Amino acid sequence: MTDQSVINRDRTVAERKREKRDPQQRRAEILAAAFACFAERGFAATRMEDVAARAGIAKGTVYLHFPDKERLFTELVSGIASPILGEIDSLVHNEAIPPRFAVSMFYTLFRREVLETERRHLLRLILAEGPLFPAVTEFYHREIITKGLTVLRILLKRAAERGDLRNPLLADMPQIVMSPALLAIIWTTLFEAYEHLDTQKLFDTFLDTLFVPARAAPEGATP
Amino acid sequence: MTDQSVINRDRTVAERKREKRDPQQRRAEILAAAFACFAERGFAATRMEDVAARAGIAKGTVYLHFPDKERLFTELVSGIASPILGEIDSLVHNEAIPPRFAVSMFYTLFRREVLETERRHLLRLILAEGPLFPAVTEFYHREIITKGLTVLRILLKRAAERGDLRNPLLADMPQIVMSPALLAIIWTTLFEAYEHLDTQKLFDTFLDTLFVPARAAPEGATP
DNA sequence: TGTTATAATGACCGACCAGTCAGTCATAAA
DNA sequence: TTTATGACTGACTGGTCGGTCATTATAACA
Repeated sequence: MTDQSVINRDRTVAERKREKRDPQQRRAEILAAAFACFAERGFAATRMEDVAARAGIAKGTVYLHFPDKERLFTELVSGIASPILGEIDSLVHNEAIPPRFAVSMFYTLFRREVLETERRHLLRLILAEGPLFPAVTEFYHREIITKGLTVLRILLKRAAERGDLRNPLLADMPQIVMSPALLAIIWTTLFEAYEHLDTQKLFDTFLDTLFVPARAAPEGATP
Repeated sequence: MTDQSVINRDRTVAERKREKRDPQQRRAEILAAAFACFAERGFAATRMEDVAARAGIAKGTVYLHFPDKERLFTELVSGIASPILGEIDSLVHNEAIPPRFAVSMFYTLFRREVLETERRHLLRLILAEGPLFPAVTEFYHREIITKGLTVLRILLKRAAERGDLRNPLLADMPQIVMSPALLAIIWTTLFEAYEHLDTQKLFDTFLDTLFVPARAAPEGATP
């Protein structure tokens, strides 16, 4: 017993890997783990140890990459939404795309990229925890909502000028186009267990409500 | 100053009252305080001591009326919504009321009784904390959502038969009528600080989108 | 192989808080 | 006036969890 390290030497099977990683990769792993935890239980109920365990590392390691729990959360929610944006406003720049089709694509994109993925939990998270994190809310309003509304406003104006809208005043209320998407998020994350919502049908019905019925020749509105 | 109330009268400023109350009244006071706290900070961030302080009593007293924090919360959110329901389905039983007017009243009621009161925070609370309290979510789906949708379905069917709907298929998707209300809740509790939303205009525009334009004589749909 | 730099660990600390309970006192009954 | 009641109080407990840091393992390099 001359060597003092003996105390630590005879570790059991449960030994941890203590693997070193590329910092970027480690960071991404932590974010992925945090995403799963926060989406599952919310901000308050998620423990840093849960996140660490899920990432397969020790709690202290998390703090090598993020200063505190709040920053972990805010960086997570700020980082996820951005990729979607790009696709959205490519819809508006191509003027050849009929407005109705563009809005329809908007819904399709939303279904495929948000509703039908784990991202939907994240969106609900922002709604849920928003008031406790004004910075996050402000970010989302500025980066997502404002940009989305701008795109929709342009599309709706174009549609109104072509006589495609059943109610031309819609161009002044782009929020209305967003509302079924919001409903779909809430419903699928809250009530789906009790009553199924057919989101495809929801969006289709809504589109038929916003736009005048399709026509063989979209040019001549009045015969 | 001859009566015994003197003992209670000239207490020093910092002194607590230790006032006895009718249990029902005390209970109501606690619920009111809890409402304010939960609405302001959410479930997790609210301390039982905050609730007690707001009600002007000691923490222990809260536990004389509610077994634990969770029950305080669930009894609170379950108890508040019920009163509104009555008014809603009185709208559907009077067949003389034109459907459009009934839906319009639905929105007006929603604005006056929810959006423009503190109740709006409660509704957001349910959206936010829902997943952590399945019992509450289930209750709301059963008591509020289902009943609301049933009423709307009847109204929309009636409207479709009269030819009032721009898209008759709406009768099969009453959720669509609810969606702007949901948007209004989220917006006013989350984004209002950054960008004002004119909810009156929102609902008016939406009504004009759902229903065919008003006519001098609502009877004859076809001239 | 020995040395150094640093990523990783997890025991530990202290703040926080839900829930408890022994004691207090306003009130009402005797 | 005395006694009994129970609503009310708030210090306390037990447990939880965010965040720290001395120690240890690993990689890179000499």
